[in-house]
Amino acid sequence: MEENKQNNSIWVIKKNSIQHQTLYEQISDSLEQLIIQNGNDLVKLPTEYELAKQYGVSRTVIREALKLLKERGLVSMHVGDGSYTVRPGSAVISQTLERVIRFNRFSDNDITEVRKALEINAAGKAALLATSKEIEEIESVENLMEYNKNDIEKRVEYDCLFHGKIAYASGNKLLCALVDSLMDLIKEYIRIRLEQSPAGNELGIMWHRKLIQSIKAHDENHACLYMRQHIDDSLHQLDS
Amino acid sequence: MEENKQNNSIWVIKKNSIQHQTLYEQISDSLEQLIIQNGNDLVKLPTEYELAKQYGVSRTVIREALKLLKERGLVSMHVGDGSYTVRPGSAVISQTLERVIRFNRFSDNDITEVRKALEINAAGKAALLATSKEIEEIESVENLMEYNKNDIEKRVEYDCLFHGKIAYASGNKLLCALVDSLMDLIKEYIRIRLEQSPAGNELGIMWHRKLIQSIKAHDENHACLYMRQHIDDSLHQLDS
DNA sequence: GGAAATTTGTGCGTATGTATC
DNA sequence: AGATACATACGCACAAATTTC
Repeated sequence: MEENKQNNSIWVIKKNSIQHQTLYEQISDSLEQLIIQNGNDLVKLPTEYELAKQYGVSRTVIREALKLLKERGLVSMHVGDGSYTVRPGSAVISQTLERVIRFNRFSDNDITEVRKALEINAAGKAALLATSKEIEEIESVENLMEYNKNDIEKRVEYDCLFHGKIAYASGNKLLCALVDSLMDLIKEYIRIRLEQSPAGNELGIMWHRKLIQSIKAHDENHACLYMRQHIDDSLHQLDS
Repeated sequence: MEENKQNNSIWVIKKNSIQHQTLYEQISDSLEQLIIQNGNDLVKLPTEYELAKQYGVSRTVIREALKLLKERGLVSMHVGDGSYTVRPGSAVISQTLERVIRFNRFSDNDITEVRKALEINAAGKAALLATSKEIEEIESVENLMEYNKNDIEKRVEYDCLFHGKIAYASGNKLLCALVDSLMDLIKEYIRIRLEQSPAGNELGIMWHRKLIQSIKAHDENHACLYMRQHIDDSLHQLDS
């Protein structure tokens, strides 16, 4: 029954050597193409048994292929229910970044530098492009942050959301995804900073307000400047 | 023989609901911890059979766990040989970014904007921090690019390498990883741009030379300025 | 250079959890 | 609420490929 297995195998030229691509790799790539082409979110996939029949392979192969796609953030699997397509968001980026950063021991300083480069850009673009609705949202998040300024958990959550909303208002979706990822990564770091120097609480609020003012005034230069100083502050607080 | 399967299952509280964590997820997390703690690269893992025996589960579960780690860029598997630990580099970041970008249809414009923010920062830092050895490398890559300026494949390759070397000279490893990833993503885009407007070839070389001069002179402001104009150029060439 | 040992790849059956009627 | 159907989770056996002697 397995003498046609050779037919399922393909050989690809890769880096000056012939290399075998396994079945589950072929099928996960094939499924990824279909999922991307479909584009829609939360589409129920055929059952593993069904897919196995369609591709002419065992369910094991299908399972391993689906596992890869799950890890790539493209599908979710549920026992007794089935598998569904998922739109990969910034979560998979931040998970990947976190792993690479952990493994290669990148410093908080490096992360903050990158964050600064991206967020200064985001603030400037937000000042130019933010709609009144987006500005409203930024303000309301800021109000929530100030209201919860003594509850460190909530304070940090709204702080990150504030920066995320500004990135969103920049209109650049990649910028937004990256900022979200980095904020996710340095949440812990922000929490520690606030616990160590409570004065940073009021200072952060001041910069946030100035930022909102310059975005409202569509003042790109000041938005960039305040964002730079705001993030520089957090770096210096750690040093001291 | 399987009545102790319940013992292997654990239940974790997650997002206000009890959720089952599957065996392969537990084991992949466990193995990831071990790999990260070990830290060293290219360590040979025990065989799947061995791991199965150690964890008291079937080889299928071990395989699925290893598949996850492989997809995370932490291990590589070889038939007839074994599995080895791998240090996740910028490749996994660019793959992840590519997927998210494709699926969410981010524009070339957005990507270039982010690239600009990061690379301007990198150029400025490189001007401040580049060692003479790093400057030498940047120059030699630039010479290779100019020498191969009529071979589009090589020209693009060395172009990307040039930008990568500058990011490396910035001393910020995260910045370097992200720039590498983005260069990987827009290689195709650079190639198309060069084919459409050959004049961009000489223009690019000019900016590269100015960049090298300002880095040599440790002139942060001009390095930033030239990088900004260099990348702006490539955007405008597409528009026209 | 070939045969044996080793290791990963694939196929299939059973157990378990979930949704539905 | 309970029983049944169904889909995924897990375990075992064999095939294929690579290394080693």
